[in-house]
Formats: sequence, C-alpha cells, structure tokens
Amino acid sequence: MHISTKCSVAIHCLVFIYEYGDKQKVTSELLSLSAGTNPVTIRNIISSLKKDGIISVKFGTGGATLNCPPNEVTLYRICKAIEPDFSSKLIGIHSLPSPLCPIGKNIHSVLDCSYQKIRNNLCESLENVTLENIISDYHGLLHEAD
Amino acid sequence: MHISTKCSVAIHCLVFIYEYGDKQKVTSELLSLSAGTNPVTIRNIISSLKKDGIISVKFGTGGATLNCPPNEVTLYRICKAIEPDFSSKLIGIHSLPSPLCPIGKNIHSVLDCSYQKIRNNLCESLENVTLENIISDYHGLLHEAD
DNA sequence: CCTCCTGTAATTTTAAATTTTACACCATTA
DNA sequence: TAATGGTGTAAAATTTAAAATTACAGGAGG
Repeated sequence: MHISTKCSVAIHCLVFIYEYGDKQKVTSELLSLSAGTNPVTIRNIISSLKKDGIISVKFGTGGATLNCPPNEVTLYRICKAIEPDFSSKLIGIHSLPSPLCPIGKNIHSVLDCSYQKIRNNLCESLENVTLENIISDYHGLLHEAD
Repeated sequence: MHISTKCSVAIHCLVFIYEYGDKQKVTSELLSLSAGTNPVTIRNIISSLKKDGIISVKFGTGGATLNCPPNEVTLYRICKAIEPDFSSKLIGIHSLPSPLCPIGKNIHSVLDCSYQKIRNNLCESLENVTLENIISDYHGLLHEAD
C-alpha cells in the first residue's frame, strides 16, 4: 500500500515496545508475529526508527527499547523516519503529460500549487497526534473490554 | 500509486474540458494524448465524473463539457467521484495483526481513533480547493510564461 | 450504412510492494 | 572458545495491485 502499511506497522511496534520493552526482550521475530508481517520487514522499519533516535536496539543480544518519552514521538516523526518524502508519495501526480499541450506542459506546476497546501495540512495533522495519545487510546480500549 | 494518478488525471481532464470544451470536441483520445495515458483509463475517469454530474458527455457523437461552475467543483468532490473511499485507502492499516496478541487484537481500533481525525482533516483540505482555484493558477502560469 | 465516438468487460502487461532466502557480524553463556 | 540467538542488509523471488491493451456492442450524424 502507501504510507499505510509500513507506518501502521511502525506504530504497532512502538506500542508493543512501550508495553513490553522492559519486561521481555522484544525481537523482530516477536514483533513480526504480533504484526502479522515478516521479520525482515520489521527489521527494516526498526532500523529506520533507530536511525531517527526513537528507539534503541541492543546489538548482538537483541531487543528494542523506546529511547524517548511517548509524547515526543509524533506520527509525523514516525512517517518521516520510515519514508522521508512520504507526503509527495501520498498525493502524487501522473508522470507523463504531453509537453506539446499547454495544459500538459503546466499541469505539474499547477497541481503543485494546490497540493503543497494539502500536504502541509496533512503534516500538521500528523504532528498533532503523539504515541502518547495512541497508547492512551489503547489503554482505554483494554479497560473497556473488562 | 494512491489517490495520485487517477485524481490528477481527472483534474487534468477537467481543466482541458474547461479550456477547450466549447471550442472543439474533447474526446477520450484527445485527453489521453494530453495526459499521457490511454483512452480507456480516461473513459473510466470521465465515466465517474459524469455519474457525479460534474461533466456531460454527448453520446454517440462524443465530446465532454463541464456541467457546473468550476467554483462548485472541489478536489474532495473529484476524489470522491473517482474513488468513493479514497480516504481510507490513503491512510490504511496493515491487514493481518495477530488476534492472539493484546496489541494485535486492538491495533485496528486504536489506529482508527487517530486516523479518523487525520482523514477528516485531509477531506477538509480537499474541500477548500476548487477547480476554479486550479484554473486560475493555470492562467497565472500561462501569463508568467510571456 | 459508414464513420467516429462512448461504455465496459476481459485479458495482458508492467510496475511496485512484500516475502523469502542468505549470510556476515555481534554479544552472551555454557 | 565455540554454540546460540539476534541484528543488519542485500539480492532474488513471489505476490499483488495498477495500468494498458484488446475487443466489441451500441448511439449519432453525415
């Protein structure tokens, strides 16, 4: 899919690490079982999150832990870490308009005018949701199930 | 891609129809040449726009024309016409989390809490851009090129 | 009635995303 | 110090989704 899969898997992993990271060794194998994807995909995602400093991974022995408080981890930060130009990919433009047509020649610039605003608004929305919010929603759901 | 291709092609077509619809017969062949895609794709897009009432197509003889003023055609309306549940597809969730894991079992609901806000904001952004805005950007660019 | 165009369906092709496989490298520990 | 269990990547294979092609029935107008 798009940003979707990878980003939602990343969030899945982060919630998992937050909940269990200090109780047990959270490996890519374990995360892959929970998220229903394969270990290599998880390792790639984990690797991106690590580069951004959101988590740490113990080398050799394995196991991931959160590296900063959940209220500092916004969805924007996660998306950006996973896919640096996610916003362009999310709302893209057809690639081969005819340069011989006045409209074809300009459609790219024209759309960029409007799309840029939409992308910015999207990024703002993503800035306004933190991992803390998501974890709190998760806890809410757990209690509701009682 | 995602919303991208089809939606930007649809906008391309609408601008084209607005500019040339009353001067010449705008066929799917012509639009496909301008947009750099193939006529059947265009016909499918045109068909969706027609169902929504944005344009009319003369049956038999061919040729598309705008059916309502450009300021009534928002990007939201276009996206919705082309792909009714575009916003869910745009920001989706991994499909197979493990139901045996507390997090896997709940991640879908948890993400929906936050994602719904983001989707709503996106739709609002799309509501705020009209075909009129885009056409006016286009005319701006044309004059700039002088 | 011939030509040009639309509307759709079905098939094929192409491209992108995921998974699988593979392996070097690192800590711990037995 | 060698075995175990984990990470980090790359490359190849598979799967899936998107787009193009092909095909054809049907309308309007010359």
